[in-house]
Amino acid sequence: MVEDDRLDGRQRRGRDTRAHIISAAMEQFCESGYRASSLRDIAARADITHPGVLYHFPTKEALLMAVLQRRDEQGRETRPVVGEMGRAALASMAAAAAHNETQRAMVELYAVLSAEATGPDHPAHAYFTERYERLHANVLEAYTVARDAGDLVDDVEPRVAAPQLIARIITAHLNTQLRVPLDAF
Amino acid sequence: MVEDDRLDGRQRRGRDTRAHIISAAMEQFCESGYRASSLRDIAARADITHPGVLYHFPTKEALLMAVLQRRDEQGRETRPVVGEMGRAALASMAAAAAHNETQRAMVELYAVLSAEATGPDHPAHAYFTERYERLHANVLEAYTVARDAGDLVDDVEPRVAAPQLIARIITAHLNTQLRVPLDAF
DNA sequence: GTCTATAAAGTGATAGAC
DNA sequence: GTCTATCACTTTATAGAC
Repeated sequence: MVEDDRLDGRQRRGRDTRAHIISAAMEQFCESGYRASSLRDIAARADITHPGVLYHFPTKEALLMAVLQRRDEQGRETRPVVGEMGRAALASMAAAAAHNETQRAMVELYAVLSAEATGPDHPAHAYFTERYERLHANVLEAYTVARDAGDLVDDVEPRVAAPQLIARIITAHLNTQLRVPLDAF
Repeated sequence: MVEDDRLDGRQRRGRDTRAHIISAAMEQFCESGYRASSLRDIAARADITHPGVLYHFPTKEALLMAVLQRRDEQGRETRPVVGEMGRAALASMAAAAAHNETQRAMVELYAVLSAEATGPDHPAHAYFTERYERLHANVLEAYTVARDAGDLVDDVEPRVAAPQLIARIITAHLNTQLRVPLDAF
């Protein structure tokens, strides 16, 4: 639940209701996905009414984007620095993956949302498509540089290895953290 | 799209509207998940109205179950036979995984639904939970029998290897088949 | 900045004609 | 077996009071 830091009963929180709404939305999207989460559900979690939410975020979609954006900001410090090369870039991706392990709620949210965003009409579709393409490009480049520097075992082909690395990290984390593991059978 | 086998314009299909509705629902659930798919969307795909759908399936939930059930029937022949042991059981799981590759739509549906069904109140939650538990138990037993028969490399621990195998198969397929790969970053 | 009240549209489901 | 019409409910979003 969203921790409750209002000073007393009447004057709710002097500052950042906004941050509380984002936390509440994160939890709700996590549990039910984006479409199945109503503004009323989210508002209730943040202890306000739904027009209260819409004062801070013009639309439900804007709220979703704010949630994704917060996650981007939180993850920034552990993300590989642009310009980092080969072996070093691969190493810092491993560090980022380890960091994700401590963020169960966010990983869950991403799992639910990225599956839901499979449809091209979903508000987060572009977000996830771009994100994956960028990630893939980065990993691919890191592998390529690492190979050219002689850091890779001989028969590792960057174009094959990149999606494999991404897939491995995704699985390892999702299936230890989801309440119901993703199931392809 | 659902193939269109009505004889001509007026008398729609002599038989199985039911099967067509299931196909249409499968496509729709695939694209948008369960909750975001309306009976009207599904009905339009099957070229009827939404009360027409509800004549064949009493509720939307019953329709979901019919979709999942069809998938169970289709997959039955490639599923490991009960009583198959160790190495043989592991081998037939590999065969089942290969078969899944030819069923892009179903795999996509499962990916979307199982993520959505993470919440305990989702109609398919129990379905996926039970399914995963049964799958895990089977794989675990197969590994255990294989080890006792001396078929495994020494330090392979069944209790560790089973979820790893499941995870690997899931990832490999999901991320080559989904329009937007699952993303944990 | 948050509320009550409400609008406009969509939802699953039912009743009854044909 | 499929339709039209409709019900009761929920949704996102807006208007206006405080």
